[in-house]
Amino acid sequence: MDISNPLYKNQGIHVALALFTVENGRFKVFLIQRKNQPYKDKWILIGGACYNNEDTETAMKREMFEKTGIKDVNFQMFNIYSRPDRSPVCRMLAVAYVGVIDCKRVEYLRETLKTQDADWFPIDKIPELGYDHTEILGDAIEYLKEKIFDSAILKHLFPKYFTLPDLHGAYESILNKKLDRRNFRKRLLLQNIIEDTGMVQEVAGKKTAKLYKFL
Amino acid sequence: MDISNPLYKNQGIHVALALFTVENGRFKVFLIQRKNQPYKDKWILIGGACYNNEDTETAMKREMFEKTGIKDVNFQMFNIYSRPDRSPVCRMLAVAYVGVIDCKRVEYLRETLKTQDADWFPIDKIPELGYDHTEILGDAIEYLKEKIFDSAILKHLFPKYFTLPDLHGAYESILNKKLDRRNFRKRLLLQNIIEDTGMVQEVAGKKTAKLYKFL
DNA sequence: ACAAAAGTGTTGCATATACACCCATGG
DNA sequence: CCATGGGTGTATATGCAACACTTTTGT
Repeated sequence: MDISNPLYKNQGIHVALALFTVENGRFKVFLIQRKNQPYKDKWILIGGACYNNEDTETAMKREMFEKTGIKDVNFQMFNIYSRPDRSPVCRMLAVAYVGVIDCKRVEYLRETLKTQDADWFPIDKIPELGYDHTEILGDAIEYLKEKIFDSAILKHLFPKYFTLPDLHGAYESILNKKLDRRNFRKRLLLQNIIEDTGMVQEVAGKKTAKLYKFL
Repeated sequence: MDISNPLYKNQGIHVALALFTVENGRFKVFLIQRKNQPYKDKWILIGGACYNNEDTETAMKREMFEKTGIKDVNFQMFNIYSRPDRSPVCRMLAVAYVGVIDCKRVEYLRETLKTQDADWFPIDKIPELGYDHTEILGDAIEYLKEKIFDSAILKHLFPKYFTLPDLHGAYESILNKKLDRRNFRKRLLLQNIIEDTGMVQEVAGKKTAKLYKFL
């Protein structure tokens, strides 16, 4: 392996994270706005270089922490992007992850060294993104919809204990369709994704709701 | 992106292919033996650098053609491997694919510039592999077993037309367990993976068998 | 006639879907 | 007493698993 061979020198490994939340019943994605060229002023997904002492998962966690201050996230790799011209800077492969968190926990910085702004965008109001991130975001949404019933990928969207109506609303927002309440509860309980804690939440003006937790 | 930054310079993008076949009822993988350091004399999976004008799928197809002379393969990406120390040469990410072909079509070269030998190994007689390829091969087998009923990943294991007993035997070899003939046929037909062609194969000493094709 | 290979159908079980009424609370 | 929100059960359909006998052919 001759690293100076022009056929394959100057390659870079990046990670990209499609970070989602549900806020007030709206499904949203976290974007940052670039300060410099290329794609100056364009919005893009969280991401960055994978350092030489990190595997891509570690790099993803570091990026996540740098950009949002959050460490405990469930994210899953769903694809790679390797078109030779996908970055104008150099030949760059991106390993793409999807994750879902509670947006209230993000103390995001509106301006950093490389970004001038950061915000949550409703999924139906996404601006044109830089690089190939529009494609990555689309794939991430597909993947999330596919996996939402197969794993605890929403684990960090809510506090430790949550009510079933809250969770139900989140699923409906992400899948963008109505789900039957009874079947929804049965499915998550039977597949051992959530568990009844025996506790209830009392909210003025409403019937008490049972509290559940993820397993 | 400063490509000379020591944090992330000298990165490489590789592809690895776990190429399987079933021959005489035995599930096998194609391995090549390295001629040079590192891992001199060790057996490894097919693989190599992704060039700067290729995406990883193109690189995979090129490697496949260089090493086996075959172009039409169904392969699927199943994971990436990014541990910083996985190659002693330089920081190297591998994008791993799995594929299945008819071994009779491979006109493999026993010696090339970088390899001194190449052969098919029964899955229960795999030598110790170089790099992290033992791990990659294990993951590839898992993935193949998971996906074998969901896609036409075996499409190139047989000629255009094949009998159901042949296909049945291949599934049993790969999954390493018995499958009920009746349920097997129903499943593949109902899921529109294969189709009855109306033709039959006549073999001396046997009852005629229907010929099927992949959809 | 029998041994070897290929063809075929039914039943039960588990999982997913469709669907409607009761209860608690605050106004 | 009614509107809102939360809780619950049953009946049907669909997908998967278990299971045994008949037909053809060559010896």
